[in-house]
Amino acid sequence: MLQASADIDTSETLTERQKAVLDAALRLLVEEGDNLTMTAVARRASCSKETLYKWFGDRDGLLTATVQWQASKVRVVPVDGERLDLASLTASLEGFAADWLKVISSDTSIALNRVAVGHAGSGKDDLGAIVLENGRFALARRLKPVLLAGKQAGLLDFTDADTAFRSFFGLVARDVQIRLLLGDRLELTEAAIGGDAVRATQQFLALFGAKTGRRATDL
Amino acid sequence: MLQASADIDTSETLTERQKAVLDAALRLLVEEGDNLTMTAVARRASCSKETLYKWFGDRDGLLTATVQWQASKVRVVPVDGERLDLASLTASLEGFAADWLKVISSDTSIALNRVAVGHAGSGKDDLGAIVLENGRFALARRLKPVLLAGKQAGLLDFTDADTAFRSFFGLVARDVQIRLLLGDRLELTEAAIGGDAVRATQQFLALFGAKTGRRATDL
DNA sequence: GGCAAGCCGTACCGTACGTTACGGTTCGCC
DNA sequence: GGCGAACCGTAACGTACGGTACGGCTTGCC
Repeated sequence: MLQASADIDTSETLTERQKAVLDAALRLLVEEGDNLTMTAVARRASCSKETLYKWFGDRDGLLTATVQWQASKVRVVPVDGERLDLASLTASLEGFAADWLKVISSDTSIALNRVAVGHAGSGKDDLGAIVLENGRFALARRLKPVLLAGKQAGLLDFTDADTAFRSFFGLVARDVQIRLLLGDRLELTEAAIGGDAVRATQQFLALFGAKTGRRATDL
Repeated sequence: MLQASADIDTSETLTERQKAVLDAALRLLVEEGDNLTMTAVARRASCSKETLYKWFGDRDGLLTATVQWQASKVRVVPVDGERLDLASLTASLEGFAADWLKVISSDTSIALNRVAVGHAGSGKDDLGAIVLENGRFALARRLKPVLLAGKQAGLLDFTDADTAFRSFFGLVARDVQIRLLLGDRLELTEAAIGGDAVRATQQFLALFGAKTGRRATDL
């Protein structure tokens, strides 16, 4: 399984200057992909290579710090346990779907996932685990309480929350992420994302909504 | 959009020896990831580096040739336009789902997608386009006739075949591919794949089946 | 002012690897 | 047998880049 320590919060121990350096590395990563050099980072951040090595150890350390820094920036607000009716549940699901689509189609997410996927091949570090922990698994942790509350309120019907979540995930993301990672041009306008979010939510409710009586077997 | 020339068949112009070399490169790619060296390929294939460069130009040429070679190996049989009832449609969909899960969870697919994703970052070659063309888009080309036939036979109800396909794709793949690419251990036994295939098919039929009368809006 | 710490800029080193060059061997053909 | 083409094995070259060292500058402290 994944390292439990992958999502420890390191953003507190960073000085402002260090954050600025990591931001520079992040921008460079988005522009150049994984073939960014230490020299390039130093030049972009207007710092010396010696400082980079003193702060982050080596290249992999810089990369992991960059990934964790970005992860710490998207730390999310826990969803409030509001009173749940079908409308608010639908709105909540649509919000999650739109947020997720916005994330996975963003330049930084694509760049970060690219380097993490590349590094997962030669398992030196656990960039993949970090990305996964702060991406897909963080989404699950945020969404599951909503699903459980929906079930509690009699709005949803499923036996395994994880299975339900993964179906929702599939209906939302479909082939978007893999196509973007593989370099397919895929314009996701704000409107298209909104449309996809309501479509995915409607489909999910059709499959797991309790009201309709009939539903697909959820295993 | 994607290069139309990405799926030209090069498997005919290759000698047996060349195919053997590419097989060696493929095995090495699965084992070592993207950091395979020309020397390693030459040693594994028992050929000289001079030959590698004469045949494939440079390292990128060897990589693209390897990817295309693997792609040409999984060229599929077109689905036969059999008489369609619900049982045969269900079986066909389950077959597609199981096949796809088997493919994306295979070691070679993971390795190939990893290098393609990595190369998509620094857009020197179009490995990503090749993988996409022979993976996700090939699947769509094979599946769409089945969906259309299902609609024709009054078994399915949708307005846009592409949208229906992408929902099917999402229900089948869910988070499997991205998790595997990011290095998450995810045991997919034969039985689990079979179970997922029927689950995804049932969910798809629940959403797009025509018999039930009620269905989710498909856009 | 003197000084130490932290950092910038840059020059430098070592190495891995892509690419090329070359001698030796096999094989088909005359 | 003689010959050329294709190819193997390996040595050699060039370079890019990770990592280190060092001189100069600023800043805070005595």
